[in-house]
Amino acid sequence: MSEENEKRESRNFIEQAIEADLASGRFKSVQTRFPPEPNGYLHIGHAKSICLNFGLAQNNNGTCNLRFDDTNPAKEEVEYVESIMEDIRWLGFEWDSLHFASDYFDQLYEWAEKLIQSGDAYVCDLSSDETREYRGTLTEPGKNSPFRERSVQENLDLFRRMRAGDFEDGAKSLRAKIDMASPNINMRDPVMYRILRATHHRTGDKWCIYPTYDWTHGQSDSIEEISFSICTLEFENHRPLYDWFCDKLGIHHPRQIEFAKLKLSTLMIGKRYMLKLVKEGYVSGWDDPRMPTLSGYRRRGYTPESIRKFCADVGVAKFNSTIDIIRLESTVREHLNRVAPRRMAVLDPVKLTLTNWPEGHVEISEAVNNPGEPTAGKRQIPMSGNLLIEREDFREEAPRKFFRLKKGGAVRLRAGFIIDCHDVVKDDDGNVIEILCTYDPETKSGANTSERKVKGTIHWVSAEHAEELEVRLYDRLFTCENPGSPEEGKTFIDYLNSDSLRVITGHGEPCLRDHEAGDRVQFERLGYFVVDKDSERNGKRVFNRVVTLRDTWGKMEAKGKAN
RNA sequence: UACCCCGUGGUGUAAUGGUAACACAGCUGGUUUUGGUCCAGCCAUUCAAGGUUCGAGUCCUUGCGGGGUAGCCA
Repeated sequence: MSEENEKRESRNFIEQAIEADLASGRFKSVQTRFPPEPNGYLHIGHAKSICLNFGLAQNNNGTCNLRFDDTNPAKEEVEYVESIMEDIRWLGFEWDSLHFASDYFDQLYEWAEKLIQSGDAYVCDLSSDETREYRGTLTEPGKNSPFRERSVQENLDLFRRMRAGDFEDGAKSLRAKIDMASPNINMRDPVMYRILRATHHRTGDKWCIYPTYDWTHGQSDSIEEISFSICTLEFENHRPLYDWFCDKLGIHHPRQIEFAKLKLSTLMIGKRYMLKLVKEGYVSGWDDPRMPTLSGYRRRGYTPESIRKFCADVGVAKFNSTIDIIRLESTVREHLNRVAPRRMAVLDPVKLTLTNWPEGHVEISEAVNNPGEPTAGKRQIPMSGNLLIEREDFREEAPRKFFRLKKGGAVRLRAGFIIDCHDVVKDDDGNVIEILCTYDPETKSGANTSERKVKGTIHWVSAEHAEELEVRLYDRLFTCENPGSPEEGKTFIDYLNSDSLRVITGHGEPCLRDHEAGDRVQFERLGYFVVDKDSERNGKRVFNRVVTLRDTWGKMEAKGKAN
């Protein structure tokens, strides 16, 4: 009983509408669909729609179809169909049935003739420019097409000839006869069919007329017996037309409900923008780890769980909001913190020598894979007297709150010993090239033979055991919050972050060798990383940085609070 | 200057006429062999004005602000 109550708490407006329609008997069950046009790769915005549609079906014991809205052959390709299916599955969803709007072309054609018969549609000879002029403006009514009063017989004949290929592209169109004075422009005799000689990725050259979105979408929903047709806000003004077609045809009438699409700070999601980035080589492809595509996030190392969690967290509403990208990043961190095994890797190395280490001795340390997750087990790490540590973990002169290694100071080596720094070696330019320390044998990690405590712990790697890694440090693609609203005279390209990818050679603990493409780990104190599919191409394991760890120290320093 | 939609902390979402909740961010402090994690605390009277009501973030009116719509794109 308490569980049921918990499930009740807080539903979004769509869930409320569904509940009401189920209760009133308007619909008996919940059937939804995810209807992408196969003209590009899926992005994070689609993830919201996918989670919504599939989620609604799951939570109500309903079904959710995948339907490709492939009514414009000029823009669509099979490559996209395949990637879309792959991405949906990766996100963790499986459709109940797969459809293509193009499967309904025959039915749609039949229904079009029906509307012609009933006097609700006519063939119009106006060009697209003329059609626009006749349509009127936002504030002025349109005027009737001179072809509006053609007889049913003539319309039927003309429409059949349109289909047969008797006319040039764009020479004629089929229009619904509604109201040229309607305050809703979508109702001013919208086009249902255009003549377009283009090879369709599924129907080939069978058709030279193609139905428009408005004449296709609702009817496709109807054929599939969709109950709730969820779409984004810009289709709000199309709903009266959606309803009009269903009513005129007298067919199953789904309910269209609109929600605000996802907008994230610092991101450009929008096919034409992403296409430009890909086509002009600003990124390596649709799956570049900096891209907001699902394939990009997959390669970046984001988990499907965290993307789903994120979509659930941001909620569904009709308000056009912008979500701070930090929320997506922190959702990924939260998940990876729980599941990613810890490893040590040094990305910007400096030599550290233990001057009292027994010559040639190798000590095996045990380290836990995840301190928050005891079941994650342990691993072994070889240690020697020749180490590599992070350059930024050492300073000759350091502010008071610098808890790392300084000359004359001590620090703990993670899963190793406490060391004391007594000297440094510099090159001719005064750069530190080697740090000389002694280790305290009584302080081995876990051995507890000493009461000694130090403030700081740093990561390290044994120089002679280290695995060389190619590490790709990814950062935001754009430097501003909203690259979609550039200043005067600029475009979003001007906001590209020149430092969004840095490739370096890192040195990792030996077991990093055993990880396979797709494996995610935490490099302690640095961030989460995923093994890229490029690994082994040049003999090195390639690690992509998924996201950094929270960096409180970095913030303190930036704010001048280190002293 | 048409029609439609929307206005709750820094950012989002919730509160279904009964006295603003949750998350993220931020700030304090504590724990910690990751400056991670974790824990504790702090951080809004709901765009404005009227109205209905015992009672309004929720309902009504007006105003203001934001978004969408004039493809033979979806």
